[in-house]
Amino acid sequence: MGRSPCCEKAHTNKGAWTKEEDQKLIAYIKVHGEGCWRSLPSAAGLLRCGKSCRLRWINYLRPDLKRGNFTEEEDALIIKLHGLLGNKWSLIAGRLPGRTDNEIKNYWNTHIKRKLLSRGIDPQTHRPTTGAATLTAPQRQGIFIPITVPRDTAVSDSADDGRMSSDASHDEDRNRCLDLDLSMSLLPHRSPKQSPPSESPTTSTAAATPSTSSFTGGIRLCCHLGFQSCEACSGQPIPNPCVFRYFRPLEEGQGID
DNA sequence: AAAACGCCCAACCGCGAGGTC
DNA sequence: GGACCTCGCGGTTGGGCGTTT
Repeated sequence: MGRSPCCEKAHTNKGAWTKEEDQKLIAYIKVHGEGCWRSLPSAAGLLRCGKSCRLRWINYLRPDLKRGNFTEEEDALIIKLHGLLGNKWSLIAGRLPGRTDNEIKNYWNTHIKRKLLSRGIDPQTHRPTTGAATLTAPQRQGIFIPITVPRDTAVSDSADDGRMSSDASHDEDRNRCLDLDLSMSLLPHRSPKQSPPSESPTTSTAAATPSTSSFTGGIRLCCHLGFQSCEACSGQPIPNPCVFRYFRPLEEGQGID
């Protein structure tokens, strides 16, 4: 059928945004909120396509953006999350409040990739570039990589797209450190029919969906991010609410021997 | 001082998913 | 069920800027 262009290219500006354009976009979104990107440019008096406006807002103008250099903790978190999720920059960004997928993607390509390569680690597979193709028994059965990051820069415990709430009730926890342990293990696979409809195939809060249903066979890979405890992969209900699980069913031919 | 080079990052492009008619 | 539309994502590009020669 042929894809329709996202906008009338002949009548739109391209390239760098001017301050005036930024101000128009900010002013419009302040009044009307985000969304309806298709109609936003004309409504806001901008000669841009909606896509361009959305990108500009998300990557540059949003008030909750952090800006500035990445911290060592963010570095480590990005590497761990990339190991789990691959190039799913939006998912990774969802776990880094104030950072955008574009920013993380750029940072990965310009800094972290090089850093990993210099350490002899393949940035795609997260394995040593020389040899070491086979996993040890502990690696096969569960990889446990604890790292510690300040709570403020760590994963969210709510479903608000990964952004931390600044609830005053959490103030006493402000200085508490998060033990961001990532672990992987193999679990019996529950058939899709039995999955709760709300459970995302990528990430979900385990506390919201305790594993009480039966398993019917097969294997699935479970990864979790959480505070201290490591029971997420035991197949038992998880009492700790600050735990994230990433389920990825093994593809055909990926079974264990 | 200026040309060449390399890096960084904002922005663009194409595609897929999901929704609506 | 399929055509069309909108949105969001990941890959890529190119211009600006700092560093090196």
